[in-house]
Amino acid sequence: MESKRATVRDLRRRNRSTLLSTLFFEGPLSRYELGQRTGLSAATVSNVVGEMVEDRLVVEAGLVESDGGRPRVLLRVNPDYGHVVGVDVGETGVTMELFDLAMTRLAAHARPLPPPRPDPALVGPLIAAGLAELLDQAGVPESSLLGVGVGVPGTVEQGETVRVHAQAIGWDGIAVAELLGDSGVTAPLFVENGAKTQGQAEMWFGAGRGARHAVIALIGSGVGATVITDGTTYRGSTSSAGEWGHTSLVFGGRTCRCGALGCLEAYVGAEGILDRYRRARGGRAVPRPDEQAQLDFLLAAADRSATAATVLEETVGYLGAGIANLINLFNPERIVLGGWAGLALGTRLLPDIRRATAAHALRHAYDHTSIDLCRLGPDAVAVGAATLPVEALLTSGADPRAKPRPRPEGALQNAQ
Amino acid sequence: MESKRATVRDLRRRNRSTLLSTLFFEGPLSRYELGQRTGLSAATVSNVVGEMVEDRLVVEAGLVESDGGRPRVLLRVNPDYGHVVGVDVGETGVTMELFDLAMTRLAAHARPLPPPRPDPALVGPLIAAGLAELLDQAGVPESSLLGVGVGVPGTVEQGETVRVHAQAIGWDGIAVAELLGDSGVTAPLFVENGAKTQGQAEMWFGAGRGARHAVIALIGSGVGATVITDGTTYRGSTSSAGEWGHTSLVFGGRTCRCGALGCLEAYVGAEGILDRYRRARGGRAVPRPDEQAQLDFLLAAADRSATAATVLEETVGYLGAGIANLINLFNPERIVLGGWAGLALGTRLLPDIRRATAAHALRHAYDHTSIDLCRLGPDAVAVGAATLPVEALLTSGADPRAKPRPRPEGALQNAQ
DNA sequence: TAGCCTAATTTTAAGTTGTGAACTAAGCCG
DNA sequence: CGGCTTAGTTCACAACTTAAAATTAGGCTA
Repeated sequence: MESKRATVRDLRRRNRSTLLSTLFFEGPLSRYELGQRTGLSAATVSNVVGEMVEDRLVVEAGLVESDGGRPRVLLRVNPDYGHVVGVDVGETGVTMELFDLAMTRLAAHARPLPPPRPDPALVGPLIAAGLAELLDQAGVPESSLLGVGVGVPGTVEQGETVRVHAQAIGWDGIAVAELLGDSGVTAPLFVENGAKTQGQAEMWFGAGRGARHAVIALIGSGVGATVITDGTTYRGSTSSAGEWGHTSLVFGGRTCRCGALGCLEAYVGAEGILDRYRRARGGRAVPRPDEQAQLDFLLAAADRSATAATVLEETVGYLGAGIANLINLFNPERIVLGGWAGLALGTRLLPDIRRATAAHALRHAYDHTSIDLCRLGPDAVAVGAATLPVEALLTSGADPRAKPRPRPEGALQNAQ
Repeated sequence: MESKRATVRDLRRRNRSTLLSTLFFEGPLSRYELGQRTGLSAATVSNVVGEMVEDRLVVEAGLVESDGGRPRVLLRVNPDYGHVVGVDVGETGVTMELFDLAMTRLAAHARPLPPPRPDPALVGPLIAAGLAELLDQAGVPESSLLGVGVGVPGTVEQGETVRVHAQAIGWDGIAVAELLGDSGVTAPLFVENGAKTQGQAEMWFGAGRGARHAVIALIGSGVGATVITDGTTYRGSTSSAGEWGHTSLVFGGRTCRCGALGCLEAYVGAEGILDRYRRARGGRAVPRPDEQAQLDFLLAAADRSATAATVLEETVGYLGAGIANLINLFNPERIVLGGWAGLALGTRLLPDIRRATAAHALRHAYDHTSIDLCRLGPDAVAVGAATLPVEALLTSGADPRAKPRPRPEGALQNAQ
């Protein structure tokens, strides 16, 4: 209700954005096809595309011969129009990747952070240095950077100054922009919760493609989710929506690290699963060095050990109920199961998980939802972070670097 | 992403809609103020408003004197431009109300439906007859009807033909439009789930006013919720979103009428509460004739009976966890507690409910959410249903009766 | 009562934008 | 080379929004 006013200028922006997005996701396409897909007239397509070609945002990419007519000229987003960087600030290290506008990875780079926790004061310089190295590696000038996307653990408060709250690692209201303050990085900075960037990556390039309503469930050591409603990431009023891991599933149950009882995370997060397994083993530690290997051990042991099988079976039950809650509340058309632990569980147990979900979800909604595994690897957080500046480019149809956007030439000719 | 194309015509429609909505929700306003609030130029406001005045959609409503200048002419939506009817099809009867465009109730009307279940074949004629009676009562000609909104129990599938699925009352794919097929009702029909219409009423006129992200929790015999994201009702991919009542809260717990175990509804729905109370009393029935009176009995008994107090205390705990789940997942700025049982519980126990919620919700999100009681009475479903045609009017800026919208005069002048 | 003052509307003249129709370009076929 | 087919461009236009100029409509003053 009550959208904002719209001017004739907004029209152009919007149509430009529509064309550019179509080209990005479905390209290469000819002007003719663009007209068909967007519903715009050939004249407008020609006009707007001409403008974008002039701006070098779009380039021609070969011909498609037709049987007896003028061949179509294919168009695509110019991969070299600019570059983007995605940064994954994790609990144990920082991963960075450089892409061109076709999202081809040109360089990558990873650095550990000294345990036990990422110190905000260290992260800034690490990113700045990594950035320089990436650009150098790929031979891309800094002026070509459209923006840097950063995925961080914890809630990101998108305000005048972007702040990060991450109880788990002790970040409380850290202003990310300031971390980079004097490091000479001039490209626009986009900060977002890492689970949400991973979800966005999965939506753009992975198992979520094409869905308008979806939930990307992320199960790692902890549990989170990205909710996509009507094609866009749902953030809620203070951008902390989607905290699926801390919904109560077992009223009065196990204590979660958030302090509450019976959270989903305490049952299906890797930490929770392994803790339950350990107890089931009478307190004996799982003989593997890290969580990931321990979970693999548990999965492998299920074939021969009743204890392990029971723990897994229970886990599937909890997970099914948790997914059913997502289905009942959000009624998505697709659930994507991701995160390293989610992938490990899903690879072996997806049919069981589906069955458990069906037992808890309402029939109608369940029947219209598919449950799939994620398709991107562990660098999805960085890829998703890199999509942030690209998204800004696509939705505005304009270069995100041009902050105080210059009026179109001529508009100010008398204004001195 | 990838909105649709937009033409110059869309611009006008949208600005017309913006102005009309502003006038509806914040009116009366002068043209000058309209310009300020919408951001539109005075010229456009004058132009568009002039058109709407010509269409009799908007009328002048007095002057506001100014200190020494031309007085402002107040404008408002013309209450007599048309009328709307809201129908509440409940499990035990049909309630109907007639409103003018200022949402002033002009007539009301209620009829019971023979138990145990509303027979679809009876509902159609009942509505048709009630409609005639309402119009007669208020002296409104049928031609003045902008539309009839119908709130029904169960999921409403909004497609080519609108179908209702309501397991609880045995409606499975009933085509509502056909019910009225040959009864001579010509006004456009809008059908929506009753919980969602009630939620919309609360958002427009009740405790939800002004919130962009809210959840209206409805607790009656069963439990449901309306989720408002970014100002509009969230429906999900097949319009069955918001089934809060059937989310698992107590893994493996009580059997719910949906067949699953441990649903929230089985614990905090009136039926579930009373069943738990009955068991706590060693199986003795609650000495009152209907659910509503029984719940009142329980609430009153809490002061002197430990059994009752315990049942209530547990209920508050479950409810708090359930609300916390809403907060963690949707991150709304407001939770509105409604439904007859919700109101009964909330009136006495709201502070306890807030406390229980805080114990389960994540701190950051909880701190940014207020939990309030609903403000509309039991006819909110009908009021909300009546807003459906009004909403259609406001968002399109055009008369919802004009289905195959006539091209503006002249556009076809050569087309014979 | 005539004239002046102020602030709200309306009118006017630009300046944008998308569209349909007419027109041009480019390749194929015979 | 001329006809044919399909893709892309150009152009006159209608529908819009806007800034600026002109017009109203009360209230006040002399």
